[in-house]
Amino acid sequence: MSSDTSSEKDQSGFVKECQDANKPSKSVISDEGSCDKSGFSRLSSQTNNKNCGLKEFPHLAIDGDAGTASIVTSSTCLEGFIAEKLVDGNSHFKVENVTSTVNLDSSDYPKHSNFKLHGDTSKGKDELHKFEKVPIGSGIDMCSFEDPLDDNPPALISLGGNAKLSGYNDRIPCSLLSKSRDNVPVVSRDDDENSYGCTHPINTKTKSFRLKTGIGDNRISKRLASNFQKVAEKTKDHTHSNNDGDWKRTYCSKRNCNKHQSSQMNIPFKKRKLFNYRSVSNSNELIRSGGIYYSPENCMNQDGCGSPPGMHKDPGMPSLEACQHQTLRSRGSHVNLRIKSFRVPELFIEVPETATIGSLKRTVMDAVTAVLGGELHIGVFLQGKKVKDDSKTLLQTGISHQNELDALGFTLEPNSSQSLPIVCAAHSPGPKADITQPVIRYPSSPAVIHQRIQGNSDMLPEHQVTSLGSHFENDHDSAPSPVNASVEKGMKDSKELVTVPEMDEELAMVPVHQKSKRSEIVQRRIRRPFSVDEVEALVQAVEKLGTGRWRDVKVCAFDNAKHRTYVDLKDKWKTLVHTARISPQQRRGEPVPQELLDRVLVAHAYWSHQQTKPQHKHHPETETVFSF
DNA sequence: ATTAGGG
DNA sequence: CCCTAAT
Repeated sequence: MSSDTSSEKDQSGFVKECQDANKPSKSVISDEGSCDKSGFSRLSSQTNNKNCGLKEFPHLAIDGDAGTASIVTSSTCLEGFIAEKLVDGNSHFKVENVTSTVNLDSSDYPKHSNFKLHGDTSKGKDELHKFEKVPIGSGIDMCSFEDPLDDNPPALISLGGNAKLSGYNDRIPCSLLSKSRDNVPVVSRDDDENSYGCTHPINTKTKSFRLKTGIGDNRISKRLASNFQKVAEKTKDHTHSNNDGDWKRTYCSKRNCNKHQSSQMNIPFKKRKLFNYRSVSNSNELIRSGGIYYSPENCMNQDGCGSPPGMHKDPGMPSLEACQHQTLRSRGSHVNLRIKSFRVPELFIEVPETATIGSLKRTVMDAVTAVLGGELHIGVFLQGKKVKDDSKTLLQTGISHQNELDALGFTLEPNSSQSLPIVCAAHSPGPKADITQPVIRYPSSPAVIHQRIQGNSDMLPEHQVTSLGSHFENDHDSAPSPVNASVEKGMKDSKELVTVPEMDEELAMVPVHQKSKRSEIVQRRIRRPFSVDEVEALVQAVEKLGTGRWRDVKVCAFDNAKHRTYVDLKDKWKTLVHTARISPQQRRGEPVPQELLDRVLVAHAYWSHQQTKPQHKHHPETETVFSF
């Protein structure tokens, strides 16, 4: 009923500028001063700034392609995840405690840039949630920005509790591989902070965020790969000088690195050990292997060994083995396990060299959150094999036996195609610490990156890293990964020790196509609470346009906020009306000024009335209500 | 593609 | 926010 009502609305008198949104071109509408009245002009801030810093970084490898630099993090470690798990006879795992240990170890890797994620309380609530709810959340070390040109150890990126990414990148020697043709950060998204419009030079269409699995788009936003990339048998010409030559070099060097990296693998913790990394490539899939480590110290230091209910502490127990022995002795008791950290797979980031540090931060943030986002499942490995039967008790499985315990490992398995499998690095310190934990699934979202790499001939399948679910270009709208929800959820799941139906190491490697099905599943967009400014804009637009013209409202007031669809606006209005009607005590989230809520009610009442009796001419008095 | 509403 | 039905 709104199709031809432009004239009617005109008559209302207060629909001045945006009244004919239906017909006028967008530009006309958006240019209307009234729309900017509430400060919207600033909403359309550009994401791309001119201040660029990347190009100044050493070790930057850029291909002639364009202006995008790619940063590859060979692996990401979620350090500081110190969760103690108490296992009872029923195989129920509980995360007893999660401490926040931010571990930033960059000293060893002077050549690499460091990024640190730290909390920023000033951030929007939603934003904060991304990490505050991440169980692993307290601290995350993203290790290694591997330099493709040399085998330097990776730098560490420490991700602290919440949201904001601050980077001190004196240098970003990481692997900067290629540039995209448009100088657009591949991994970019609307900035949450300014939810309004970051105008992305590319792909402004909202619908584009529905990623298609791998269809030729050269701009791959993110690339995630395991740092344990299989050393492909076929080492084809890595020296090709095609656009992806850099990539190839990177991968090649990476391969070499793997062998040496094991010892320095972003594992700040002394006792940590990484065992053989083995990866198997199954057609398109990249498979990784991670080590498992077990921290004996924790046993001691944290009274984990002795404290658990049902266990009598033995102060004299100096090692894990001791603990385990004890466990053995007290059958039917508890098994104390401590997972010290989870390693996140390699991250591939591509940003234009003209990208600002800020965008780089966001990019890294996106990559990290993307990894952490999505549902996570826990996989349990014993002796390198995955334990699938959830019903078995630890005792039955043999986890209570010391020798078995030594080979016990966990993996974080991203459920959605979007996230990468996070390798849980947990190994037992025992003398037999040579167990390899094959990383399970590889999120095969055959994203663009895939295409690109493939297109570049030489890339080995293993190196066809999957992107973070989708290239960010198309993912702007859903860019910020739903870390909080996802991770939170994942943790819940982890408590239950969800076992994925996969078996042998070999089987554990899920072929891409299989996962691709999953990748098709559209992920729920992250929640992005409306800011007061947005509400203000919405209210004003609705006052002008009415409640039945969401498309116009969108164009008028949120044309630059690509992540806000007219449906979103409609929904928001719905909630606003509801919010305005309930008592302030019942309201949640960022409080909306009462003044705005009042306007919401007035506007809503007004337009409802108009709808009821559209034939009726507007009374001059009603206009006064909206005169501002 | 939009709009309206329920979930 | 998502999903669907109806336009």
